Amino acid sequence: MNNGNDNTKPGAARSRNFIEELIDEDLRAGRYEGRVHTRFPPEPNGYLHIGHAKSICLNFGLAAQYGGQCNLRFDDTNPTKEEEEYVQSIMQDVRWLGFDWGDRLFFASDYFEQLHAWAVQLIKALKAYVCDLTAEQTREYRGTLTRPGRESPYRNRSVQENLDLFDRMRRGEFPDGSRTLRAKVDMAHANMNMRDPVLYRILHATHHRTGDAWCIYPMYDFTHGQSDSIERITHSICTLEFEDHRPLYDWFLEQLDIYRPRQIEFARLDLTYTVMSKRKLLELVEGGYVSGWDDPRMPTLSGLRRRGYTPEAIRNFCERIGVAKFNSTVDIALLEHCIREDLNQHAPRAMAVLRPLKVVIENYPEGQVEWLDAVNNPEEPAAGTRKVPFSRVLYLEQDDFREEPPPKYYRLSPGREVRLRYGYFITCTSVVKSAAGEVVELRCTYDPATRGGDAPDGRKVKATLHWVSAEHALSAEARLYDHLFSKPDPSEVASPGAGGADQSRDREGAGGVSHDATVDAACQRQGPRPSDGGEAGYERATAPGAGGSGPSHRFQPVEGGSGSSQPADGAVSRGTQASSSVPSCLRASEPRDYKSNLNPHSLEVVSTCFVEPSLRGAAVGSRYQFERLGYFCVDPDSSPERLVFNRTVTLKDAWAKIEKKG
RNA sequence: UGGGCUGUGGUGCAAUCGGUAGCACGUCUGACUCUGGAUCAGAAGGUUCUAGGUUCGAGUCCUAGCAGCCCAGCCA
Repeated sequence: MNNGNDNTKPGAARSRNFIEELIDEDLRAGRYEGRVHTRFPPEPNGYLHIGHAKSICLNFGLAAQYGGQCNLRFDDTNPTKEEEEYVQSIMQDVRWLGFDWGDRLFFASDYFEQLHAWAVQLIKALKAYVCDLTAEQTREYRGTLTRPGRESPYRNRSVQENLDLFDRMRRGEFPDGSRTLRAKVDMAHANMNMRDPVLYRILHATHHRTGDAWCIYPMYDFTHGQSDSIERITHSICTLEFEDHRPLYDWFLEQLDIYRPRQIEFARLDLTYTVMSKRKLLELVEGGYVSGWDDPRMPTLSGLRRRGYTPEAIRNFCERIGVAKFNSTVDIALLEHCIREDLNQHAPRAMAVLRPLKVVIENYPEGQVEWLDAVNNPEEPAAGTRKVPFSRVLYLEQDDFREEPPPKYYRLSPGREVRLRYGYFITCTSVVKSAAGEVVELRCTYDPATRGGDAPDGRKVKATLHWVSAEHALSAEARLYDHLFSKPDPSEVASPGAGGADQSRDREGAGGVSHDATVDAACQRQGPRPSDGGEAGYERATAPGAGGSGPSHRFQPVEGGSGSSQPADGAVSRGTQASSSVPSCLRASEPRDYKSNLNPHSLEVVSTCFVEPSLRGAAVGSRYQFERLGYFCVDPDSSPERLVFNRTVTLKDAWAKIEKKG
């Protein structure tokens, strides 16, 4: 099910998306011997993100749905950008998402010899030639979108000469960039891809799998289609930008007279409040705006995993967003809805106080401790109960007390009675303030008759608060995340005149010959072009292993604390304010770009939290609902002595809405 | 003034391939509640890009426009 229609009607067949309709059509027509065989073809040049998850779910999902198979194939044709680390991370992420490629793990590099033979075949058929034009000349000869190109002066070399030259290219006789092997198609073709595209380039680079066996490497266009053909893929599902390449792939397959899969293009995923382009993600990592590829604010699968997202939630999300050919942007609220839905069902509850306010129950016996029963998961009775300690001194959430309660605020305030979850009814009798006049401690009384949370006399309270026993609580750190960007569309830069660098990048192309906008030129110095990459392709990270630990980024967390009441005992620690060094690519040019929309409040570190003692020893990666606060996941930065929690997502907060409206 | 693709409530998708626009998220009400969570009930919100045309009937077909996205890497 991947769209809302009929989703909730049991028994009703859900409508099929356009890809399924095309497949059904093929099946009905008896094509491909009734097989459905797909593949997920990433380039190992970076980490997978949720946009890839859409493609993975689609390809593996379709295969499963039609009783077919799905391969995992790495399109590793560019040794200068690819690394083994990425291969490993990609396999881990696909597995984590819940998919199994069985024994069908392939690499385009395994086909290099075959691809080379096919190149030779084309040369012999006078369909390919060795070209001595430089990169710049090649670009000039190619023409423009509205003007045909000119034929290369090397276009009509003899088969013999081409064979000889191509062979010497392979032997390493020529330096990088000195020659290419190009297809002989049509320099006047309206489709730029058909204007004698490059098939092979000289690259004296070590490949992560083939080592130094080759110094010429096939281009993606000369590799992808044939790889699908070799693997007998029936349906090559890819993203929209490859529609223009389909005629070329078909041309190759036809010239070579080999098996031809059917390519179907769909729109890639875009999400509000984040960026999906690998170039930008890489920039955030390298610029220190985030702690690494797995920073919990990143839309990467490793980031989402660390944040506490479950594979189930992500898969469900991918089903709900549907598949179409229209470039659209999904509201990140849907992703958040999916993870809440999953975690509400499965995450055990616990009590934790993020910003502690000390409370003394004056009529509660000194030294007494009661272990009260608490429900582990109201959505899952089988999860049972646990004991939580209650004592004279507790911590409450600072937000749960207001000396002067506004209308509709029905938590604790002087003279008011509320319930402590699974505990007692308490009434606030007085307030202790610091010299500065801030509330530092509350004095309350409890009603012994309300043990467990029920009043025998039927008395009602408006609020139930979470709490923690001061003596028994474990101290912990919480990292509270918000959207990475403060605007739904991060590329929307309100920079007048010159226009945002980001915009200029997005707009260029139609008529602009200057492909390198100043800012991008500055930003891409280390290599990457300002492109968003292919269906799986993204510029690689120069520093594999950049995935850091902890929020030690230049893009600073906002200070902790609500700014209202002062924590008792200095309870709330402030996020460390590190020096904010400006990334080089920003220094190089003034124009603002998407990075100026980074949300300064995307991370708030609260280092003196208290959690109930049952959480002692919680495993890294385990998820909990901290009652009334949200879902949290134990971060790898945790140590046996001190837990660190990432807030995956907050609970829906009706009060926050009321308060916001004023 | 090259080529390819796409336009349905705020957002993402549907509409049995001509039969009178539906689902989800979001938003707003109300009920219930030992999480202001969850759950339940309900509401608002669409000239289906525009203009013509065919038809008893058009989101679906035809014509002409308009708008958006992609393509000029020896990236994928």
